[in-house]
Amino acid sequence: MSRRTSKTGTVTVPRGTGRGTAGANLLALRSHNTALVLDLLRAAGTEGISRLELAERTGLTPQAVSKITARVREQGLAAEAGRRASTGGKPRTVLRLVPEAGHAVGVRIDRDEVRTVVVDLNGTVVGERSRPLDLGAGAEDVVETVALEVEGLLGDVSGSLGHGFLESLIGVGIALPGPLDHGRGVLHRVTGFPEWDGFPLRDALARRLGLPVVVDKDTNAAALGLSVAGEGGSFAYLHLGTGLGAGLVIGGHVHRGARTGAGEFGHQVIQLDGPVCGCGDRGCIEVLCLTAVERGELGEAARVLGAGAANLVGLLDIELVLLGGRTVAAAPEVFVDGVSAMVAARARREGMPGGAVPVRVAPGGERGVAEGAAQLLLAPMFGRGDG
Amino acid sequence: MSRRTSKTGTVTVPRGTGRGTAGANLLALRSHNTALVLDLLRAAGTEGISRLELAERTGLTPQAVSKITARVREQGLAAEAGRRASTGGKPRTVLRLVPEAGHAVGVRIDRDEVRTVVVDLNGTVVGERSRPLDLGAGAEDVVETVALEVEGLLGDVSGSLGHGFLESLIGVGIALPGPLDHGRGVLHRVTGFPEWDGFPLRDALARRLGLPVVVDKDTNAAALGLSVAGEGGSFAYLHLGTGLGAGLVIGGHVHRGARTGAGEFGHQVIQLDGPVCGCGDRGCIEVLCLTAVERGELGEAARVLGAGAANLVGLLDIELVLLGGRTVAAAPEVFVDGVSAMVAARARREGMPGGAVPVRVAPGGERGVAEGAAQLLLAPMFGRGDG
DNA sequence: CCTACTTTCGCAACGCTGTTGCCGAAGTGC
DNA sequence: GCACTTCGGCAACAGCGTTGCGAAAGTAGG
Repeated sequence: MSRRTSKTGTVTVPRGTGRGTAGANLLALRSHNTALVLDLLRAAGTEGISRLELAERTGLTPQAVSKITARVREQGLAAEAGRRASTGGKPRTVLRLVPEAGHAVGVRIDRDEVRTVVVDLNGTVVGERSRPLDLGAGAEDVVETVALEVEGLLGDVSGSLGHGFLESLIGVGIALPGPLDHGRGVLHRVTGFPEWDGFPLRDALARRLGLPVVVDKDTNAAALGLSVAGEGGSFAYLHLGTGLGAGLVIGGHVHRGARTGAGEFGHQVIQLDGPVCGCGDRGCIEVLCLTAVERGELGEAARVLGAGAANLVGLLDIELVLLGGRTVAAAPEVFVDGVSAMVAARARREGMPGGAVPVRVAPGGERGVAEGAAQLLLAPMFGRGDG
Repeated sequence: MSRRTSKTGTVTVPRGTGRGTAGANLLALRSHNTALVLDLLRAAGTEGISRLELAERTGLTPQAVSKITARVREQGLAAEAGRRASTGGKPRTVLRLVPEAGHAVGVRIDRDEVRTVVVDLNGTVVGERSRPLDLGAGAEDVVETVALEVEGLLGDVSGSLGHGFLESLIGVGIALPGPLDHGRGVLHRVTGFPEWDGFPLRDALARRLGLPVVVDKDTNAAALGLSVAGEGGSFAYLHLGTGLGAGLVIGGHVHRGARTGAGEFGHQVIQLDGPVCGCGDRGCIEVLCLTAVERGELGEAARVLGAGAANLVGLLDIELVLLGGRTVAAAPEVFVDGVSAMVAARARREGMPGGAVPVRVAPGGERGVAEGAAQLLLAPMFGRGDG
């Protein structure tokens, strides 16, 4: 019973040298449509979805969907699961993702802690652990600590799941703060720890673990996790914790920009010649917001955050703003109301049809970043990779 | 000699109902690859490009490129044009776009003027005219005026080109300021002229002219024109004239957002509780920048503009900032230097590898918007449409 | 229970895509 | 003049989604 045969998840798209979008061949076509179907299967969750519904949603013919689902079932990624009620004829057969067919590890590296999760294809957490971490201990020590943590968790989960769990492993996703190169998996720097400058984290961990590794900013991972969890097509995730950053999802894809630098929300200047920020500039949202929090003026902090959010909504015309991070979690209503008010005021002034963009607290909480990191590995399989 | 046979340019992609990305069939595959090849042919301009180069750039096999180019040549869209120097074997045959195979009309409607151009597939302007316009004359009068202007220009060009020019016409692109719905071609409102609220400009003009019509914001049209002209993959076009707006190009595609609202740059707040803007908010870039211009403090205007540009660069991690509009044209060095300084300062503080994002004056000048409007019709043919 | 009807879904043939193997065409270099 | 290199078309091919059709599996009515 071969599950997850070779080509699924690793789209073999021909890549042109340098710039210029890539041409598509039949393999790419198949990968694309298969990923689409898998994505809909995942979104359907335990409820499942029928072939004809898949056909309607994708625009493919029912026959094409049948062929695709047959292949996917043969690979063990999906299975039939009951039937719908009849509407006067043969009832539709419900298909469901087989979550155990694939697993990914997600790691969140923070300044003082590392949290590791294992999720299945549905994104359900099947294993979790965490421990303190000292980023200042040096790159090699941290890599070793993280590797041991991952291996420990894999051992635990393997013990409880057994039966080819290790073979179902797709890889490890790492989320951490600070600027980095997502494409090459290299950290630019970690604030306060110059020894990390330019460290090739992805390759170091991949070599040590013998697994594919993907590295991304924590806000991007969180945004990806929220996107997978079903949070619409275009939204911004604003994270307010020790710092202030954003993850942007545009059209179902995480927008990282050419150098993984997108989402630099905290140092958006909204107060020209304002108070000096840690970055050296003046009037950044981060310094205004965080000093207001320190002074206990949460309403003012929310107002400042809301001004930045309104700027962002106007620039990108996104459909939703999600708030997260420890500071928000401490007083969710204050921030949601404050940001909402600013965004709504802008919408009212501009008279956009459809009204103001909704503002909510991001579900998932602190574990969301690690889960999103795991999704970095699952994303290509469901057509959410990069492009 | 049938040029531009049915399916080219009108990609018949199956569309799923509602959300959910669309599945792709063989027709979509062919359209995609054909568009890719046509885009490269266009980019190659009069210099041309060989089949093997096309294969390298697209990642397709040489044989696939041969088939595609054969089809394209049969349709009259491309032709052979000389050969390269030999490198020890048979020299490569150079292919070139046949610009006369397709034409599009571009119209820029401004508060006091309408400017109309006709461009060929290369984007070369083959006809142009303009006349004063009073937006307050009412929607129907303006539609009639624009229609007459288009028909007049088509008559002129048809006289000079003759030979199936009218058959080569693809459609008419309209660029105008103010919020609108690009997808449905409906204006939301035109500042100062309430009678335009909700006017279905696209359908009205399409019915009147009997040609396909596409409507977009002027800044988006300008950005599209710049993108086609070869200005990189991700950039922002900032237009400073009677107002202040932006057009965003991300990954070679104009980013309009869900409601064509993206690029609302002018009402980005960068001075909390600052001076009141016409929009009702306080401290918008537009009011700060334009009042500085009025006071003759161009350096300050450039600094304000630069602060907003730096915010934008940080949020989206774009690769280039282009400046345009009458105010910029009046003192280009001041604005380029001022904005450059702000963007560079931000880049230095963040220590992004690759250095600061370049800032330049957008080429093309005032005619660029109308040319970009024409590109709205050509874009789908070259794979630059929406998605 | 049987028949008629509706609806789902797979089999088989098909058209079309890009791919592969091969060979002629068109140059260079000795 | 010959060997070699490189380009690019012809033909056969595998694989994609599509179409036509029929079996399977229900409901509705007698």
